[in-house]
Amino acid sequence: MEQKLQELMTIGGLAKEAGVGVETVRFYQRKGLLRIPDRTSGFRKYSELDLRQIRFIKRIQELGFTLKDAESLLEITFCSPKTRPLLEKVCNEKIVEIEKKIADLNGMLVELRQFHQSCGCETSNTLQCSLLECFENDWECCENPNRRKK
Amino acid sequence: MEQKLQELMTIGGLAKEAGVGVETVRFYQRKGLLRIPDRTSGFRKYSELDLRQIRFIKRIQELGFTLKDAESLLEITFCSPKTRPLLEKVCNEKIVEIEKKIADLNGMLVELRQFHQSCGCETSNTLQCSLLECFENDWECCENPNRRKK
DNA sequence: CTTTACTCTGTACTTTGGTACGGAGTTATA
DNA sequence: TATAACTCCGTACCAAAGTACAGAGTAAAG
Repeated sequence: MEQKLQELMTIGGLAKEAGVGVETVRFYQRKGLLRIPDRTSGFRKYSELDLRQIRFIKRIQELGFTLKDAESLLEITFCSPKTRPLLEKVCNEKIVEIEKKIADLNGMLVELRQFHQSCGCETSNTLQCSLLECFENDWECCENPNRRKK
Repeated sequence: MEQKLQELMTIGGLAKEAGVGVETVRFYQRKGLLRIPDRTSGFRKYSELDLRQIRFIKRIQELGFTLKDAESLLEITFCSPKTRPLLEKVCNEKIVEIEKKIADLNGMLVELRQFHQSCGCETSNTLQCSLLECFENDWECCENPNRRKK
């Protein structure tokens, strides 16, 4: 009943709505990231669901994951009691992965901020040092002018 | 003086220490990510510094940045008063970029955890839902069995 | 002093995530 | 009913970040 009201898009409309190229949609289809669409006289017809799916994929990509990852996340489709173990596994793996990435980025952020404080701002008066060196010297390269030069 | 004591490595030694392939080292050199090394009778000779630089590049990559990013970070090499404005700019850009990435990942994490809670664990008794759907329904797809099905 | 292990250069190939193109058919607008 | 704008398919191409030769020279160990 709602199905009837839903107007279907051509590949061009879908691509435009999703902010991707037509070729990208076909590419995703080839890769199995989009279901094989119905056709009216040869032309692919897409629904809202396909649009949402592309947006989801794009979101996943923005977060630094691959299309393969997107695929595995999209596979989390039926969380029936039967599929729950697999679901839980994939979910947990992703969570751990993301947590690790965040922790790493936070570390990097601390380092960059410290570098910025000690070397990259107007108030510092160091002559020469490098991010690489500071990074390896607990950021003392600039504050301590007596450290050995290599 | 310390230079003399420092034993230099061949490309193979360097690659092994850094955990990359020999070809990768040459590739980095071509890309300008490693300085052009001295040679003894045609063979490249590398120092500790090159090793540290490769490790730094690998670290940057692990955090989801490109070789181009690594290059720009490595360019933060002389923070003299002269280069400080550029340095500050690059630094700030990286910081903002990393902060954004972390925020995005945190958002995704929240969503995944919620999904896990409501659908992916043993205690839930839902029949069918998808990460995609839950994601778009403020994670109410499972807790609220009365919501409309599409 | 030979043999094995390394290094050299240059080119070509790989994977991921798309883009672009050529030549055809279809559909919508003037 | 033309004509533009869209779609079809297959194939080829692109950038990034390597990886893998081939055919040559060098170094080091037995």
